[in-house]
Amino acid sequence: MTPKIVDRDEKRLAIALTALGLFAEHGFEATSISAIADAAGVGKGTIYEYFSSKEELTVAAAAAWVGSVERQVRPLLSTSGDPPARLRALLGATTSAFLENPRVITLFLEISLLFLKNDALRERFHLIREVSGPVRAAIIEILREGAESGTFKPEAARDAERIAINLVAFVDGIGMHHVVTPGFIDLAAQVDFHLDGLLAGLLAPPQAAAEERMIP
Amino acid sequence: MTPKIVDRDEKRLAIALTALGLFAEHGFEATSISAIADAAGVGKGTIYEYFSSKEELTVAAAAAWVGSVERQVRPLLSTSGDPPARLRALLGATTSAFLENPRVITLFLEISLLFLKNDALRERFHLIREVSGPVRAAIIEILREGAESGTFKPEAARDAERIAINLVAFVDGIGMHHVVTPGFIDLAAQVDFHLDGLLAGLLAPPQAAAEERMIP
Amino acid sequence: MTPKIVDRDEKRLAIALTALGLFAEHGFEATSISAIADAAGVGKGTIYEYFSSKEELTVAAAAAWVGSVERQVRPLLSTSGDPPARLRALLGATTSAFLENPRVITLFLEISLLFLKNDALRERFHLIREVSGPVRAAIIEILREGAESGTFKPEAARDAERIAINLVAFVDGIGMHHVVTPGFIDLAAQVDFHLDGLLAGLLAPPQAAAEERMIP
Amino acid sequence: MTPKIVDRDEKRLAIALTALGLFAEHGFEATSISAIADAAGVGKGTIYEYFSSKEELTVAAAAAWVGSVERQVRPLLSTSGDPPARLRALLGATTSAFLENPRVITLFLEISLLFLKNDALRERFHLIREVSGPVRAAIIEILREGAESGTFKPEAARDAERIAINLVAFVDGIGMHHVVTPGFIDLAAQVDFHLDGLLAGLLAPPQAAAEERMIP
DNA sequence: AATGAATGAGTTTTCATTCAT
DNA sequence: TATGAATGAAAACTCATTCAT
Repeated sequence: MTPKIVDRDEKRLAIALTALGLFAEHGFEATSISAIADAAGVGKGTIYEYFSSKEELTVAAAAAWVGSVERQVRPLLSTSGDPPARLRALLGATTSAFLENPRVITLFLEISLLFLKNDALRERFHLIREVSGPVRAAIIEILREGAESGTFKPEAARDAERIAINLVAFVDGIGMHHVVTPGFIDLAAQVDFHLDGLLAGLLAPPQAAAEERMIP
Repeated sequence: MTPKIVDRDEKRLAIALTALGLFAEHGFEATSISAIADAAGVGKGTIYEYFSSKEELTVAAAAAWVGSVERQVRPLLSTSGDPPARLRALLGATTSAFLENPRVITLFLEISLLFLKNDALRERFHLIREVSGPVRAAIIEILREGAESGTFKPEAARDAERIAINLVAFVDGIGMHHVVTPGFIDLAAQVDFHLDGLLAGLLAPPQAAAEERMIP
Repeated sequence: MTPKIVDRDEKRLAIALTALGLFAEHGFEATSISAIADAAGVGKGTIYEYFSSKEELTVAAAAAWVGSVERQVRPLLSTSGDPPARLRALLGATTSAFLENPRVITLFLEISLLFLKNDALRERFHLIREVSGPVRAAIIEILREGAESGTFKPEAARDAERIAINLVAFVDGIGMHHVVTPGFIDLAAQVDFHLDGLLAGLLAPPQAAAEERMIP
Repeated sequence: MTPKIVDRDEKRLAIALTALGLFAEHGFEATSISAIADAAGVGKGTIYEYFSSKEELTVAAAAAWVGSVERQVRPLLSTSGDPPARLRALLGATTSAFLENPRVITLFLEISLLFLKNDALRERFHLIREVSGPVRAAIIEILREGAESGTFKPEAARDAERIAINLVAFVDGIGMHHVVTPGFIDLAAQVDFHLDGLLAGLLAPPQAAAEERMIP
């Protein structure tokens, strides 16, 4: 009367994660359902019990990826310290993620391409925006707090969104170049250098001004 | 006396370029040898007279792409005007290339992924470096000339290479995000904004004026 | 004391009838056990509690069909009126069955083919004979009564069986053509026309009248 | 410069005919492309060089069947003798075709079902009409000539079309019943019996009338 | 040198059937 | 008894590659 009890959601996620790993390693088109089934330790038909098509599975894998990125990023968002340090910590974490696992970039590219080439997918899912979203939000928050506390110029708050978009784009771009031209780019150094320039432009001029306001 | 050889190379290139177009439009895996042969107006078997495999053809197509990018970029390198204007012109051209033909990014991603996933290819070919090389070189040249002429701070020359690497990375990154999240990013505005910040840090302070003010 | 058995048979029949409906709608090969289970409101595994295989279920469905046809035909067999009118009523009913629900023919063809192609099935089941049997029997009865009452020639009784076989064959044939060439055949008119010819040959010459005229 | 020379049309037809045989034997759905390829002595892929899909192949096979039926029927259309004899010859030939190769009916049913269930096919092809067409046309011609020569009543010409439609339907119907209920129906006898009745109704009354007209 | 006919390995997907619960 | 999760065989179809001409 009670059939085999299985946590379908859990299994679905497990298969999606298995698929995600293979996708990252070999690419979407190069990863067959057979290979996924083997890697997941289930029969080919079982995949179709949980996903109606390879595309469906792909979407689920991408979603799982977004989720895992979010989970990784979340602790970084509430770093303590002064705003510049928090900014460095945030980007430093992203950078070391790239350094430790270059597949992240491959996967990002794969998924981007997949969504680029498939209009239907793109509408279902604003993937890239979702992945970058939390990081961008954290950057914006840091900028605003920095401006409020007087560490950053007021422009840091005003332009927070544009700065954040560009910063995330830069990190992805340099990460991509790093992965694609192995050995050519000193990723950490380049990111640091970029941040130096950015912070130089953002930091409020020597406290003189602040003190002056305080003195009278 | 060896007209056949010229013929062969020409035809090889023609086929590679045809393939490149189809790759850009449909992606690598989605482009069949049949389709390439049809588009190139030759027989399927003929492809194999010129390329030993699809991979060989793919490499040739990628090489052709690098060549065509170089050819497109070259006229931009010798822009005239003051250094900041030349920098804006150079990046502006790249930006509008992205805006006018988003497939450039797709192709870039496709080829990057291809090389990322295939170690043998990566060693044969330092693709990204080659593609970005000319732009990077031009940026470096502008920075050095700007420093020399006093428009830019001396650091512009000293850090020219790092600045160039980061700038190219940023442009590719923001271009990628732009293509992948259609409608979300105002590409030209973001690039402009980035340049504003960069130039603010690079421009030499109006020393004359400052000194003058100090003297009295 | 054996209520379970009644229950089982009832459920078996219910599943078979559900299957029959799907078979009629989509064909045998296009109807999956899953679909049948869903439509019947039972689990997939339950089907196999009642039928050892899809073939077994198919046979049961065909049997159910025979039964339902018999049930539909039975009231028509005892029509009242003079024999020609009863004949017209009987065929008219069959004809309108075709007209109202062309799937009847599809189902008939499907089942016929199934049995044609499967020798084992054919031996187990003399399907067509069973389905057509009641109609044929009714026709024979009408013919015999008509001959007895003098409405029909004596040959009507003598040839009753052959006439009935041919008549049923004709109706099925014209029905099949009607369904298969939509819009080409005016089914009712053609059946009427056929009956006109048949009755013309069967009706006894107005002997009474003739004799009466002769007597005086 | 000249590739392998093959008569594509010939090979296409050969494959279609091979397929037709398998379809007749096992049914459409039960016949796989693999089986067809094996039976045709070619590789699986080769089938797709000649037909873009199984459906395409099916249509071609059906067309081939129509063609072969027409070729078989054509010599029968110009039989000599008096109209009743010609009618008997025509139906006799069809009947023996059923008797000699019951698969004809199976094939007819298969193809009918296929077209019945597939709206797209039905529109592409008025199959049944085309198959029956020549026979129907021949019947009509015989009826008209018979009426003209005075062998048949004038009604034979007037109702020629309706008679032909019904006659073909009857033959298909009795053939179907014959095949589906093996051993139950004496096909030839039933067809003869039907023709007896039909001719009894069609034949012009004793030449008296015709002679009378001639005498004056 | 050029071609396209031929092919089979491999892809995604379906589904009757089994079986642990 | 009832269930649905699991499965692998088999289906239609694709395509890089080979090879006879």
